[in-house]
Parts: sequence; structure tokens; C-alpha cells
Amino acid sequence: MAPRTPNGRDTEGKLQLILRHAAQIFAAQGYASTSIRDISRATGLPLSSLYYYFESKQKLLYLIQIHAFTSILEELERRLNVTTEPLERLSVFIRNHILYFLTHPAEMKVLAHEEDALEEPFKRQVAAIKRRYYGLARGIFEELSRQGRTNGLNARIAVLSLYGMMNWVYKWHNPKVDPRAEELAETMARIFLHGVLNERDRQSERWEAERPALEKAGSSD
Amino acid sequence: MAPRTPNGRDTEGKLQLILRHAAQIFAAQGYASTSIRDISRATGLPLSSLYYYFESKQKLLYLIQIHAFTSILEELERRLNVTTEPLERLSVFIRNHILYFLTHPAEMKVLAHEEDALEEPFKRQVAAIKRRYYGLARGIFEELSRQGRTNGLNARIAVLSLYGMMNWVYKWHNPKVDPRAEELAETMARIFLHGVLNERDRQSERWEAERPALEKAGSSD
DNA sequence: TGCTTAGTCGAACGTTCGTTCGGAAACTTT
DNA sequence: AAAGTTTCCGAACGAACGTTCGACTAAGCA
Repeated sequence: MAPRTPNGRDTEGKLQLILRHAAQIFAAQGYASTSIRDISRATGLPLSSLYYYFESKQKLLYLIQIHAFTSILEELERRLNVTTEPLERLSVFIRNHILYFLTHPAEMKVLAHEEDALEEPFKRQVAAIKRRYYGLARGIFEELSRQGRTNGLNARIAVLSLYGMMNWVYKWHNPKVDPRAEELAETMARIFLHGVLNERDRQSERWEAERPALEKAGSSD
Repeated sequence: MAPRTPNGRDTEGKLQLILRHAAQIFAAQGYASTSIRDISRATGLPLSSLYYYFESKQKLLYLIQIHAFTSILEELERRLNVTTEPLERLSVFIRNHILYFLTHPAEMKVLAHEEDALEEPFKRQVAAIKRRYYGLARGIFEELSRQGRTNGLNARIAVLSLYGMMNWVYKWHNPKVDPRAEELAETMARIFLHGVLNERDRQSERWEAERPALEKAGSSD
């Protein structure tokens, strides 16, 4: 925490500070309409000093996106280890996503909104980690399908729909009015996993983490 | 169609041509990173000539957004007139949205992606029509709730989730791989209205427009 | 103490931006 | 044919952009 690096000037901490401020401004104004001078103003650092910490505006966006994606993926993989039950795993996925979204709104907005702003050296790398993230959810969904527990929907469409439902949150979530992460995650999990309509046996289902793993009882489960 | 306006120069048609090209470029590069010169290049019209048709870049974006929103809303209100059954109406809403989305991908991307790019004289007006659109879906959902046919979810969250699911489509839909509008709309209607899990009576449900109106069986009507 | 390296920063670079202006050209009305 | 109106457009405006440069100060090491 203190500047205990060889040099007593905490260079790494300053980069993080720049990244934090830059994420805020990118989120508020958009990448393309943010100037390096805006970031200079927000951080209090002179324009030219910024270029000691990152070599281009593109690289700055890249650093923000990679950092956010790496964090959310690490956290997710940690949490997914608690169970192999696909229903629970999907629920964990949703909760993890929403939780990260609401605790890091600026970073997540940049991730969701500035997908195409990166150009080719960087674009590829962010696309790779994104594919890994997407593939994780899709894998879980397909496992669920293999067990005959879905209604046979196209996995790609289903998972991308879920993804959209969650990623759109940055456009409307208002902490003053809307539920916190836990409740929001549970609501979306219900919509996605179960649906909105009154069904006969919906009441019996629970996807909480506390719930003991499903017993296989017959047919498909 | 022919230039039968008082002047034989088809000014209105030229504006439409500019709007079409501009929507394409805004969709491809983003509003902020598109220059008027880009639009000049795409339309073949000289830079300064463009300003005869719109008075500022902001106004250009405004014209595109208002036009798209007005079209989709008009079409929707027309289609909603066929039934008062809330389940069918929600289904019509979803189908209309997706259909417009996939037949006007550029306009819809601009609508979904450049929400915050407009500034104050224009922002308010687009926000107003957007609120009307959102309110329509929410009204239908609440009617459904009043009839006791939902599982009691927060209407705001539910409708915004649906909205997100549909609006995210522009980020991933690939005509070469993904289903056409009708099928996509039905899939999303199923996810939203019904859910993804195997339930006992899911098979009996249909939300097609052809289906005769539900008979009231009890509860609220 | 001096030498080297890491970090700072004012000033300026070339380019691109949105927009304007004034007059030329095209068409309509008398 | 003259007058009036609408449409067109080359050239230029000041402002803002991302990035660079080179001189500077402060820290770490001998």
C-alpha cells in the first residue's frame, strides 16, 4: 500500500490512479470524446506527464479494459469452484457479473460501451479474453442442455440474450431506485432460468447458493 | 417518389439520402469519431453543401434518432391494435422491436449506442419519445401482473431486462449464422415470457398472433 | 561527492475538427 | 429577359486534438 517499491515515488500507484480517473471520464463522456487534456485535468497531472505512464490513448483504454476483464474473470473462476451443478453455476455466473457491474460501474460501462473503440494491436487481445468469458457461460448452458433440463433453445442465442440483459444494466441502473446487486442478480436469474409466467411448479425452485445440490430424481435430472 | 415538389431538385430526397449514409457511418465508427468530412465522402456531396441540409452535427444525429424512433413507434401502435390480450401484446412488442432492429441495423445501432451523445436541446426530445416507448411495454407488463399472471417481479426491472436482451442484439447478430427476425423474436419471447427451464406445462403455451384469445379461467377477469 | 536513472513538465508540432462565408450556378416566377 | 429564390461549393476560420521534445529536478547508488 505504501510506496515500498525500490523507488520511493510509487509509480505503479500513480498509474492506477490515472486508470481510475480515466475510466470515470471514459464512462461519463465516451472514449472518443474524451481528450487527454480532460484526463490531465481530472488527475491534476500535466498533459505531458501522462505519457510517461502510457504510450497512447489507445493503450490507456486497453489497460482499463484488460484490467476490468481480468478481475471479473478471476473472481468468477474462483466462485465457480464451489459447485459442479450447472444450475448453480449459471446462478453464480449471473451473480458475479451483476455484482462486479454494480461495484465497478465506470469500468463496466467502458467494457460494455467501448467494445469497438480499440484498434488492431489491442482489439485482438481484448477479444480473446472476452471470448473466454463468453465461452464459460455457454459451456455451462450446454451442460445444462445435455442433461435435458432446458427447453432446447439455441445455446448461442440464449447465452447472448442473458449477456444482453445483464450488460444493459449500465444504461438504467439507479442506486437510489433500483435493487442492490444481490436482488438484481436473483431477479435476472429468475427471468432467465425460469421465466416470467406463472407455471405450476415454479414455487418449488430455488437457485440460491445455500441450497443443497439437486438430487437426481428421474428422467432428465 | 419522383421529384414532384414545387422545386424540381428533390431537396427532401437528398436529406433522406444524407440521413441514410450518416446512419451507416455513425453505426460503423460511432458518432464522436465520425467527421462531417466522412459523411461528405460517403454521400459525394461537398462538405459545405451538407450544411444546407442540417445546421449542425448534433442536429444530424437528432434527425436520425427521431426518425427511427418515430417509425418503430408508429409501426408498433399499428400492430398492437389487433388485440387487447396482454400476452399477445407483449409478444407483438417483442416481434416488432426485433423486426425493426434487423431490418434497420444501422439506425437501431445509432439509437441504442448513441443515447448520451445528444446534448440538451435535442436530448430532451429524444428522451420523451423513448419514455413513451418504454412506458408502452411497461403498461402491458403491468396489465399482465394485474391479472395475476406473472410471478410478481418488479415491473421496471423485468421490462428493462427485456429491453436489454433485445437491444444488445446489435452487438452480436450475424445474418450468416443467426436466426432471422421471426425466429429470434420468438426465442426471446420464450425466454422472457416463459423461461428456459423445463416446466410441466410449457408445451401447451403459444404466443403466436394466430392463436385465439385466451379464455378467462378465473382470477382477475 | 559526483554519476546515473526515473520522473516531471512547458511549449510546441502538425493535423483534423465543426462551422462559416460569399459568391456562383440552377431553377422559378414575373 | 429580368428579377428573385433556392441550391451549391471552394476556401478559409479558430479551436481542439494526440503526441513529441528537450530541458529540468529529485532520488538511488558509488
